[in-house]
Amino acid sequence: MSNIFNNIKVYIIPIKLSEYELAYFCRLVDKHGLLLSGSVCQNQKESTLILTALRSLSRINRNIKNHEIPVIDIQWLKGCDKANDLLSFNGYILVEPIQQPTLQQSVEQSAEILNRKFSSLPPEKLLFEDSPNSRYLYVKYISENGDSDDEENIDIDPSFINTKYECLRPTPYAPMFNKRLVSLLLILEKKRTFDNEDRRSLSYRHAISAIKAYPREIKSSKEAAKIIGVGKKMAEKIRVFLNTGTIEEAELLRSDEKFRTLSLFNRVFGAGVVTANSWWNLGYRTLQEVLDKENISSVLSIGINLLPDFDQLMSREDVEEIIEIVKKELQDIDDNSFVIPVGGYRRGKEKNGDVDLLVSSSKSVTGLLDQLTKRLITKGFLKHKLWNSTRDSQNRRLIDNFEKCFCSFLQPSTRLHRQVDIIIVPSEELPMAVLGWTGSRQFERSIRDYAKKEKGLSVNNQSIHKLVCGSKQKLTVTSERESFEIIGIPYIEPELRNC
DNA sequence: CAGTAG
DNA sequence: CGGCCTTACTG
DNA sequence: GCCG
Repeated sequence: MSNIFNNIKVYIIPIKLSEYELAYFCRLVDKHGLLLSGSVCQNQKESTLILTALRSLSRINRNIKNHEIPVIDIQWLKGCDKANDLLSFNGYILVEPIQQPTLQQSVEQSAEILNRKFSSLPPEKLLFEDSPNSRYLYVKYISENGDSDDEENIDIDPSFINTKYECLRPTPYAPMFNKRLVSLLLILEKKRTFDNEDRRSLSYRHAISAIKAYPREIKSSKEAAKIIGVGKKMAEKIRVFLNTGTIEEAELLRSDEKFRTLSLFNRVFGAGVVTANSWWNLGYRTLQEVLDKENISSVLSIGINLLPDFDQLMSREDVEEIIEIVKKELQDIDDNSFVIPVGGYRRGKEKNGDVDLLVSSSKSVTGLLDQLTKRLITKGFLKHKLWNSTRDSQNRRLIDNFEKCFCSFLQPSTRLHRQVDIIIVPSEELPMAVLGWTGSRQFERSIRDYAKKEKGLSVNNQSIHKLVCGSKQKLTVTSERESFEIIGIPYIEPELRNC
């Protein structure tokens, strides 16, 4: 059997075809390895192509349910059979697909990202760009007066909450000020991570979080140095930045093939900095090369193959579509259960790389993850389990019903795989799970740091413990807001936890 | 244990 | 100079 | 790399 139609799914409109003709075309489809979908309506949605013998546009349109795929004259199929090759649609297209920026685009981009090579690509864009008319702010105006006050002793903004604990102050996702500086420091932070200098990287993280929350443009390095988290080295970089408009090391990294390749490798689920570095050291420069030449584990292989989809960020509507599906399927299992979206979505992010869902119930949640995932698999939503916890498999943690599953989820409207993290939480642990899974990562780290150092409390995703003479005493928490009170920090809206 | 995940 | 979040799984 |  030839396979010239690999990965194409056709839907044949049965109208105006005799039973004999229909069967004939179905045989052709079968012969060439085309994936045939059966009945009308539902299966058009899963197809990538509609074939018809109809000629009248109005009749065709009445029979199209999926307008995002092309409608092709069924004679094309005969032509392909004769040529024993996949023919172009030229001359056969009856209805052009409506270009929803999903199907066609994602197919092309999928090939692109796996073959992306950075040796000759324009420099990396910055995460936070300035509005063009504020750009002049960054280079000091020296010409007017000779006494360029590089080191002008400006007081720190009095409204800024100057602390080493990020959780004590609100931090927006996108900084209001110092956007370019923040973007450049983020590059340096990442570089330190790739060099396995995670302590230095953490220092950058503290400084970046502080500057993101700083309520005005920084005008001198002395001003910056007063921010807790900005030390000698960081202040010097900021001084250079204020004088030149950039930081050389970061600019070089923006066009550095190794740095950018590591950044790409690191985005694969399951590939951290060590794996990314080892791929580079083995001489790989594209993910396709890794797939072709490296004998990798199945998790990494899935991770690479899913990257083209995971790379397409989700709008809030995309996330909501998935939430509704999970809600609906969950209702049929246990009508006392509910879903709480957390992660970046709860923090108000417009573009999300994954969906984090807490699933809980007023009843027992034992076995809920198993039932839910099985159901989602059966319905064709859940495609791969990337990672999942194995509760009490060794009879180890019977008290803790905390189960989670990181999986790829097929979003119907876009037909893209989305990373969905499902976490089952017993209701008594819900408040701390909401706090812990909302993030950001740095917000959580600082909250735990603060609780331990300043209050003698141990905080995790399940509960708060008071440390009394070496022993631990569990505290009752009834809501997320109450957890802030117990820890003794002001309540911060989820949208302002973007440290 | 190192590596990765949140 | 010590500490830098926390916990679990995989191989 | 920075804080205490």
